[in-house]
Amino acid sequence: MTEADEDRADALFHALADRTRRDIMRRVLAGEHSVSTLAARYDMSFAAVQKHVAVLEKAGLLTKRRSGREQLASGDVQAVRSVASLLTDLEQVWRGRIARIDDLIALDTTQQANTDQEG
Amino acid sequence: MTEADEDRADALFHALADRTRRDIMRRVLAGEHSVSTLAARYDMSFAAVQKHVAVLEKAGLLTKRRSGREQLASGDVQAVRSVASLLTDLEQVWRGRIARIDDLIALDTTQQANTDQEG
DNA sequence: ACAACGTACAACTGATTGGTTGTATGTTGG
DNA sequence: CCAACATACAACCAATCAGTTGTACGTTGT
Repeated sequence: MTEADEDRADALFHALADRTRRDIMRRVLAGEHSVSTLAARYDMSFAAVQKHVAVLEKAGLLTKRRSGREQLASGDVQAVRSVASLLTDLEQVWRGRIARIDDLIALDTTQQANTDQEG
Repeated sequence: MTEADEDRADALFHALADRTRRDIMRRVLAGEHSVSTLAARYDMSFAAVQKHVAVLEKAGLLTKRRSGREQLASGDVQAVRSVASLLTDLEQVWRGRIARIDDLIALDTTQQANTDQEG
């Protein structure tokens, strides 16, 4: 509803709108991984992967924890669920449309019943 | 899994990563709207809104139907659900992580039980 | 101590995005 | 017929994006 919520939704969907980032999410939801461990899996520079991780972190989809010289990334399943709930909100809008159509049908059959009585 | 699936996921998340487009989705999930009716609601040019509708259409989130000189847009709730299912797939990865942790704990308590027996 | 490792960050590039205006095409109502 | 309407589409612009390379800095193991 609020502006900040829309900003957050923008960030969440944008973060997930990239296959490398979705793949990173799969890995960090499965378990903690250092940025360099992640970077080793992709055919791009370390810095590029680091940027992807930063996008996911800013969106709140993962958190980082220092362990010595490594930065361990871990996926936040609650953030993933919050995106899912944005979609169920959308689906609820659709349910409202169906309910309204049902009401119209109900109203129409009532009118028909009245017409039947009159006839 | 496949390349085409990733392309589709990219398009779906990207389409939803814009507040104007999410708002358009709310309207067209609630009922059919012509492009100009939609455009009237936003503080931007008709062409801009038309582009947003095109992005949503290419992603498969809405369909258009001609009615005389108007183009009526309607939201596709199944496409919205398909995005939600991508997220539950992600959540399943996380559940696997938890299951593995549980296994480790179970293994550990078994070892402790053995140690208790030995002691 | 120091070399190798893991990370952070800045600067740059080409591609894409979200917006604009302008023009062309089809549709409708009087 | 024709004016108003609804749409489509191209060209353009500023901003953002995804990638690169280079540099700097803290950490670790020998």
